[in-house]
Amino acid sequence: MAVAPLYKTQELKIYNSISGQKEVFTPITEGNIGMYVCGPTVYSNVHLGNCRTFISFDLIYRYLKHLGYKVRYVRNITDAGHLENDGDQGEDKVSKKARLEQLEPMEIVQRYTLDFHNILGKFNNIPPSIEPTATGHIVEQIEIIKTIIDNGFAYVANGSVYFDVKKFNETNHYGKLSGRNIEDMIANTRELTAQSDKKNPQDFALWKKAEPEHIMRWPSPWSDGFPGWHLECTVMSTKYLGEQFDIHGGGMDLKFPHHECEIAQGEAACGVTPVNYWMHANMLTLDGKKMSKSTGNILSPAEIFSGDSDKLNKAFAPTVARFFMLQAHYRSILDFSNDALEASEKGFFRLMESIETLDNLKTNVSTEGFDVQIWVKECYEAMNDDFNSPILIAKLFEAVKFINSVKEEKATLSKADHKLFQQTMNQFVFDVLGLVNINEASSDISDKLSGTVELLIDLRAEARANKNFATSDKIRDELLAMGIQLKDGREGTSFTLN
RNA sequence: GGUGUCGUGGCCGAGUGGCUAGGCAGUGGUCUGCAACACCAUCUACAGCGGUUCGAAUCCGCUCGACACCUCCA
Repeated sequence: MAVAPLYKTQELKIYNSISGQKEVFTPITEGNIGMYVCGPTVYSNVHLGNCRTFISFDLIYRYLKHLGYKVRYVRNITDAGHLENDGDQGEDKVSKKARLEQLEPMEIVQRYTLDFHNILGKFNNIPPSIEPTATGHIVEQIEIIKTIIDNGFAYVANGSVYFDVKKFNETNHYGKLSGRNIEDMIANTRELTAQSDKKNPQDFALWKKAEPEHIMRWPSPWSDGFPGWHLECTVMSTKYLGEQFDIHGGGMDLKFPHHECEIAQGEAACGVTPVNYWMHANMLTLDGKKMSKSTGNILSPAEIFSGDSDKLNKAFAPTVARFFMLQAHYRSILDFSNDALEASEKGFFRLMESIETLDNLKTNVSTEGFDVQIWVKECYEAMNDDFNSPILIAKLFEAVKFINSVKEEKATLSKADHKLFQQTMNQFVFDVLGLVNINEASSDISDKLSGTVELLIDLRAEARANKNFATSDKIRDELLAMGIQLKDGREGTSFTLN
C-alpha cells in the first residue's frame, strides 16, 4: 500500500497528563497496546458530557487500531462502591437510587447499563474489548486490599479499611499526577463535620463497612461491606492489562482524587507505577458551565436526537453531534450551543456530499492543482500530534475544495491518486472519525417516495418548458415545505430530504 | 484560601516566535425563468498594560475576566 511509508515514518505523540508534555508514544510490547478508560457509574442516564469523554476515547481507540496496533481496550462499569461523598455518611449511589425508586440495585444497574450502551451505539462508538463490573470483581478487590495492608499502606478501623496516604507519601509521591503535595493538602483541609475513622482526612476508603440499611454488601475479613470506588479500577486494570500498562484515560474531573488514588493503590500493591501515559478528556460545558448530574446543568442525548429541549431549535442526528465534538480537540473545553451544532451540521453535510462526489469523479492522466501525497501525510501528521481531530477535519475540508474543483474541471486527478485519495478519505471519515453518512442511510428507505417525487419533478419540468411558472413554483415550494429540497442542476433536477 | 487551565474575528474552534487553519454566518460572483441548492472568491482576530526580541496572538511579568479540581461527577 502506498499509504504505509508515509505515516510509518512519523511518530505518534501523546500528551501525558503526568508530565504535562507531549511525548513520543512507545508501547510496552511492540505492536500491542493496553488501554483502560474509566467508565460510568450506572445510577442514571448518561448525559451529553459523559458521551463526549467516551467519544474522545473512541476516536483514540479507532486511530490506534488504524495505525495497526492490537489494542485491548478495557472500560469498566461502576455498579457499586461509588459514594455520594467521601465522608463516612456517604451512601452508595446505586443503592440510593434503588432505595428511591424501590427497585433492586441490579435493576438500576441493568437499566442504566443498557441506556449507556444504546446511546454510545447511536454515536457509533466501538464497544471496548472488555467491560468488567465492580461487583464482578469483589474477590479480587478483597485480595488486593490484603496485599496493601500487608505492605503497610492501609489500616483497619471499625470494620473499614483506609489507605494511609501519609505513610505512602513517605516512600512515594502522593499527588504527582494532579500536581499537589500532601503538606498543602493537609494545610487546606476543610473542617470535617462528620466523625471519621480515618487517621487523616486525605486517607481514602478501600473497604467500607455497610450500615444495616445498606442493601449492597459482601462479606470480607473486616466486615460485611463494599469496596471503595478507587479500588475497582486498580483491580480490573491490573487483572486484564497487567501491573503496568500503556494508556489510562478518563474525564478531566477524575484526575483528582480518583486517578491519583489509582496510582497510589497500584504502587502500594504492586510496587510499580501502573500507567505510562495518562490521558484526560476535557469537559463539555453548557452555558459556560460544566455539565453535571448533581447540578442539573445537563443536556441528554435523547434531547439532541429529538430536538425536545428549550436549548435547541431542532433535532440533530447522533453523527452530527459526534462531528461537532470532534471539531474541538479532546483536551479543550467545548461549549455546547444550538448555533454551534447547526454550523457543524451544515459542514457535515457538505463533507458527506463531497465524499459521494469523489466516488464518481472523472480521472485524468495526471493530477493538477493538489498534491494528494502531501495531503495524506498532513492528515496523519494531524492525528499523530496528540489526536488533533480539528486539524484533520480542516484537512478534509481542503480536500472538499479540491474535489469540487475537479468536478468543475478546474483541476484534474490521476487514476492512481484518485484511488489513494478515496481510500484515505474514507478511512479517516468513517474508520477513524467514526462518522456515518446519513444521506446514504436515509436514501434506501424511500423507494416509493422517490418515485413520487420523480413524477412531480417530471410534471414540473413540463410546466417550466411551457413557461407555466405558477405551477412549477408551486410544486417546488410545497415540496420544500414538506422537507423535500429540489436541486436544479445542469443534468436535470435531483432532490434531497432535509 | 490552595492548585491548575484558559481568554483568538459576528458565532464555534485550531495554531503557538516570522508562512491563508477550518467550519458556520455575512458580502460579491457563477448557475437559474426568478429562486433555492451547490460551487467559487472574500472582509472582520488574537482580553488589557508593560517587557524580552530584528520580529509576539505565540515567550516573560502584572492587571482584569472565565472555568476546573481541592466534596460525587466523564
